[in-house]
Amino acid sequence: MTLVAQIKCAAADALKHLFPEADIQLSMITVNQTKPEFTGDYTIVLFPFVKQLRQKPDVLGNQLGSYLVEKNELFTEFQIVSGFLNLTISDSYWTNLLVNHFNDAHFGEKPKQDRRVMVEYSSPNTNKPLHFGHLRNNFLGFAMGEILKANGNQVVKANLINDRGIHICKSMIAWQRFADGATPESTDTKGDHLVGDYYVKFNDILKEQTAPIMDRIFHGDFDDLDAAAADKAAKLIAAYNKPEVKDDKDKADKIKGDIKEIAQNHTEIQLAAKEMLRQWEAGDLEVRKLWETMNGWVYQGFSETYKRLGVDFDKMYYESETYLLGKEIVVKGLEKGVLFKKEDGSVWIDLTADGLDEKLLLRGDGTSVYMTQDLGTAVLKYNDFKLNQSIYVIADEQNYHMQVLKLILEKLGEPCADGVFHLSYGMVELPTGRMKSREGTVVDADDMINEMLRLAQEQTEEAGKTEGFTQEELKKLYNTIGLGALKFYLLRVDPKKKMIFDPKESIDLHGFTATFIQYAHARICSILRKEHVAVMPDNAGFHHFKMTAPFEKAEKDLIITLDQYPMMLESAAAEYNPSQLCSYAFHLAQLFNTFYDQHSIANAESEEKKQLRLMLIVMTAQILRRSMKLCGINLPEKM
RNA sequence: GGUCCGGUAGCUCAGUUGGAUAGAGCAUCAGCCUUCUAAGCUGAGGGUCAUUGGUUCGAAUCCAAUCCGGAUCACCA
Repeated sequence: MTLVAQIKCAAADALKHLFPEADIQLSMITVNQTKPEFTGDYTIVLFPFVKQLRQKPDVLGNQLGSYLVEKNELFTEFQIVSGFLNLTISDSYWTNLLVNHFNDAHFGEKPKQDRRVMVEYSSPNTNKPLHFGHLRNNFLGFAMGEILKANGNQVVKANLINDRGIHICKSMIAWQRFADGATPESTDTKGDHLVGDYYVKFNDILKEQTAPIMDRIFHGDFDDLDAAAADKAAKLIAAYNKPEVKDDKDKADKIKGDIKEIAQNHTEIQLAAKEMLRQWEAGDLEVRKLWETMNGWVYQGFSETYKRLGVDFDKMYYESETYLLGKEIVVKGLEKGVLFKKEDGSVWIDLTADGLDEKLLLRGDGTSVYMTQDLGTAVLKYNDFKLNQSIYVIADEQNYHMQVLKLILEKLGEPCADGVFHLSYGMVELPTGRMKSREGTVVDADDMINEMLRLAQEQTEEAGKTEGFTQEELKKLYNTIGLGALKFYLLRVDPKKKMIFDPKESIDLHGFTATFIQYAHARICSILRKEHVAVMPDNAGFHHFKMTAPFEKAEKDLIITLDQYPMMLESAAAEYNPSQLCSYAFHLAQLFNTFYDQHSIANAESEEKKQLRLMLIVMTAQILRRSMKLCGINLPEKM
């Protein structure tokens, strides 16, 4: 039981004893850490009881405080300040915590339970390299997996690779036409980047081919279009030429966009990509072979990047293998009457009663849409691992899609429905707006990693901290610092919030950063080295510890925060929010730095203080290390 | 237009069930290295918590309305 929970229980018992007729619920008791300007460790708010107990806050506080200090050895002192009961926790609680847990490698973690959770994250398309936005997804997914593990869950980290579809055909078409047989080897280019280059090339050509068609459409020439499109285009042009639309820039842009889409769909190269997709689905050998080759290049590139990022997966799903799933589920849904068929043969679900729209599940020609295959993979995942929960780490632009997915699964009575959970995160944007891979305005993931390593090296050299390291060690150190900074930067904010990243301003290595935490850890390790104490020492020399001198303020602040770690770890899992661990670790490092500045460990006033402080810093280092590790961030012993 | 999310210091963000004078970091200014790593520490300035009303002992937090920003509402994925 956490200390806060113990205080609540003690207070509830006390109130029950002091006011037998009263009905005090545990949930009415608010316990906070005491503000620094007051004496005490934790504070009970008295106001909620005033009315029911018909006591003035101060009188009530006196009764409650006296009772607690007298009857419960957890408390040694109390003070009342305007409606708040400030309690001082006995030193023995703190010293017990230290002696029992200062070298506990899994402090705050829960034993493994029979609860299976899948975290699906990363889930890239195979037509282009990973960008900055994917990094947020990868770090978030990895961290959540680790945090859930530390809370006792059995976690399967999964990656659903979107390896088929029109996007990869675009890269393939452009490669066929313009690459002249180029391979990653022949061009010395990372495979995912090579394929991505041809995706960009495709879009360049598409743009070139779209312009004249659009031009002709605006001149009333619809010869490029098929009959249906020509009809639609004519209507759009008519609407566009209305005076009230011409004056409204938003409306005009919208129509222009629709016309552009029509034009794009009738370019030669777009039609070629569509034809290639048809050939792929028909199993055309040559197309399949090229597809396999180019995907192979991309996987090679991805696996390098994943390795550098330090993320991993227990299970890979490939869309080419799962995109046909889901049809059976739809057929069953039709039989059950949950779904309905329209005249053209397309299958829909009516969600209007739930405040949503009708949603298409099978096209008129019987082919699947995105939702169909997601239904299928949801069931597949559930059957593969008997999941209690299935987490999808997906950007918030898909909130609606995920809401609909869960709802449809529920309506179909699929047992996996309950466990579906969308871990929705905000997109990473540039100061100029969203990143668009088609327009090449993305911040590339590999470039970003390189930039961070460069920054780590530059700042380490500037600070003159390279002495005593081999080249090999330095390389590792820059990696630890650079990647740590990158991960922390992306994990330190609430996942739900979108974030703006300005590439011109490089990521800082000071202040609220991983570097700050790494530095505190390195300082601790340095002290331990000089004192010949292991980073994780055994109990010998500490288990007879007896404290006679009172805590210094900085010591107390540190130990109170160490004691809160289990609560933080649980909360990070419950809220699906690794940023809580980042804030916590930073705060802990801050408290350590203050403590370090004020008190000497090696030359402590007494042997007793030295022992106390060694336990304090060992435990601090351990929790810093562990909490950051769960976020995928390593802490060096020297920097 | 419907639905959902967001608006806190110049900037980036904390602030979980309502609790004390709203906190960090960056940036600015002023101090601190002969002593365990100054990538650090101490201090100062900086706020109409978008606006208005409501609920109550008490509201950044809950409710309502309004304003602003974003996402989404495809026989795309």
